[in-house]
Amino acid sequence: MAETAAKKQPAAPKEATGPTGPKEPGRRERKKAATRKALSDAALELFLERGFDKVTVAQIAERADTAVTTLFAHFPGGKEALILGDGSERAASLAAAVRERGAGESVLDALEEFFAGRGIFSEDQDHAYRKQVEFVTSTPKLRAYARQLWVSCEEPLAKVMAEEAGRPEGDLSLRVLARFVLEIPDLASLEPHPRRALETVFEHLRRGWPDV
Amino acid sequence: MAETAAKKQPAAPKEATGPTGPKEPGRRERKKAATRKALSDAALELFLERGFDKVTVAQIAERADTAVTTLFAHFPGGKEALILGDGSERAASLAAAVRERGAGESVLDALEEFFAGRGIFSEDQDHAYRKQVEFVTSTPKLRAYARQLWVSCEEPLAKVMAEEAGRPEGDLSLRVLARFVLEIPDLASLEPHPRRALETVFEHLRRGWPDV
DNA sequence: TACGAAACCGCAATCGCTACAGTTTTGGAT
DNA sequence: ATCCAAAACTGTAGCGATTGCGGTTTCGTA
Repeated sequence: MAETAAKKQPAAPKEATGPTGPKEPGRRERKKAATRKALSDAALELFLERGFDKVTVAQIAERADTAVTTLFAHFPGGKEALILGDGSERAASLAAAVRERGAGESVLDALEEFFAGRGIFSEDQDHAYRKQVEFVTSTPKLRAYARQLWVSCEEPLAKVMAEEAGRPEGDLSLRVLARFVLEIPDLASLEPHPRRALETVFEHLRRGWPDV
Repeated sequence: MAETAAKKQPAAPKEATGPTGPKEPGRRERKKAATRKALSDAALELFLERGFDKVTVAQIAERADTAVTTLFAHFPGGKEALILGDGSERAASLAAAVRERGAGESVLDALEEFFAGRGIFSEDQDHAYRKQVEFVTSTPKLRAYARQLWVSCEEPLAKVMAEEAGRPEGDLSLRVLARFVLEIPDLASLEPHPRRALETVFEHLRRGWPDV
């Protein structure tokens, strides 16, 4: 489970690190991952069948053959988290994209590039995934949750940008920029051509923050 | 009850339009308004006493001496609507501020001015009101709801801006600008000096959208 | 004054979510 | 091989928001 990312492993099972490589989850972790997957799979199926609001957590747990309490143990974020996860890696990958950008590349260029390779913006993608994305954007509660996942990266993103731009950590102007950038996925998800929207927004942002 | 604003009055009671002026609500409307006020007053009191999450709708209805169902009849928006209303006039006043701006004034100037005179941004205000605003911004659920009220003005605002700027109604660039503008209250509510934040953001927006 | 609509009321039910207490499984220590 | 503590899972109970429903009261008006 790639949850909070920064939590101390409980004496990480030392399983005989044999020829299989240095990372073999061990039965316990494997089973846990299996139930987790069973839950989110069941959720996705049911949601696509009947629509988000027409499915109860009880039904999801039912189909996944688990108790409702188990569902919430795995997804404290509730129904929407079953599909969208908890976004625990977003902030990190976002920060990485900025920090490890190509030499001479601006921070905004790096961010545009980062988004361009993701979800709605990426051109090619397999059918099932596209359908899922479309489902999310057409379900208000899910869109709202997805947006929140992005916006919760505001602080981290603002911080990296401040570092990279050599400005004080709490810099207001950069916090605003971070927010605007993170608003893009939600903003663009409504557009018929998200990719174009992405480009348009970044054009304006570059003009507005010429030195970032 | 200044609700949806654009709803046909049910054969508006024709009460003897005497010397009292052309608009006397009539007993029924008066009572309705009274219960509504009783409800939101009760809610505000209880919220400030115990905190938003520590108050149940039952308790609010109780203190207002109404049934719970009545509460929901008046505030379909739920608990948060008890304090923040349903924002039914926001879009209109926003549009008006843009449309009726001073001659030679830019759309963005008008918007900055509009916000400058409101809630968090306005310097002077009576104590109780300030306390309420602070309460809202410090309660996540209320902040989220308040933000949503602003963002739901996106379409209308984008539309007026398009008209004023002589651009096609669906103009992407302006829709983005509308969103960013409407994000400001939420963004600034976190800042120690919201007014400064307001100015800073508009500086960037003017640079980013030079011809608006 | 009588009628119909509007506002209110109380009740039952659904649904998301949490708390609890008990059971099973697993990994590692002895 | 054996044992123990933590982790994962389970069912039950319960809280609180929200909705639907049928019935009652209160108004405004014809």
